[in-house]
Amino acid sequence: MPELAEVHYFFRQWDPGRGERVVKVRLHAGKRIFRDADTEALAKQLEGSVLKAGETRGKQMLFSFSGGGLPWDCRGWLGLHLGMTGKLYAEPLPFAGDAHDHLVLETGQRSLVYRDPRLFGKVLFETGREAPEYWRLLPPEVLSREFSRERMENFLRRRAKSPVKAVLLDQRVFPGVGNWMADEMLWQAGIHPAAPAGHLDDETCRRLYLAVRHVCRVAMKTVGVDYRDPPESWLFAHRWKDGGTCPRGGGPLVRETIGGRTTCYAPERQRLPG
DNA sequence: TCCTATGTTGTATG
DNA sequence: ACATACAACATAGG
Repeated sequence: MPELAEVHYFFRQWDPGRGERVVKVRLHAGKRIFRDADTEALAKQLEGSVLKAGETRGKQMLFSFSGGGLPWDCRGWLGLHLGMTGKLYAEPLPFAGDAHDHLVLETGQRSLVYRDPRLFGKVLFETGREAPEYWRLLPPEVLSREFSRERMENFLRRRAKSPVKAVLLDQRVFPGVGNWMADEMLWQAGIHPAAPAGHLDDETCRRLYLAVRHVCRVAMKTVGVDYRDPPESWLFAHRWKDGGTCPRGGGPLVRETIGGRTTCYAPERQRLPG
């Protein structure tokens, strides 16, 4: 489910826990989401600690804690990825927990919950003075200054033969972009999702770049704030139902598998080059 | 019963 | 080493 803006929305759900002390950590050790985490250390070190801060990068989240079972000069760094079905909640006490609530941080005032039925998400835990190295090495955000047209075009050239849809899903260059956002970007830019990434002309690249930034910006201001849908004029509102029509031009929308993912587009507005 | 699902990753192949 | 394609992961809902 969660892409850039959804991730940010769920991230914010833990805001009420900022500054609160974690009195109890409950987790389902052995579940797939903990495959790269030391759950014993996580539970032992976070108990008694205070949730200090957090941030998101693309689809990734990082929360920091201090005190409790942590070394005096270190912070605990809890990295979360929501996978396909992950969500974060803050629940009032008392909170029993759902079968899929695999990580719950109980503060005196509420439960901070990570829920993930399909277990495609991931939990990481490290201690250190600084944020973990993997975090510092994450690529620049699409909405940052470093995300230049040049950066985007270099990458399109490297993946010249791949369908442009598949390239937009690559988190190393388009962090946060997921299936619906990629379709939205291509539809707004008028590019066929199966077009080889290396064969877009200059003007087309320019439109794509603008659409990539525009979709991220508007999604963050709607979905990212209160989970409100993006504008009705977007493909988003029409893409899920069978027999949908293009909100620009009224032609039919089609769905097919491109780049291994279900892809929705308007053939009338999105022509294959050549 | 069968199909689908807003994601990532390991593996096989060129 | 690099690019590309696809199965696999685990569960729920239509």
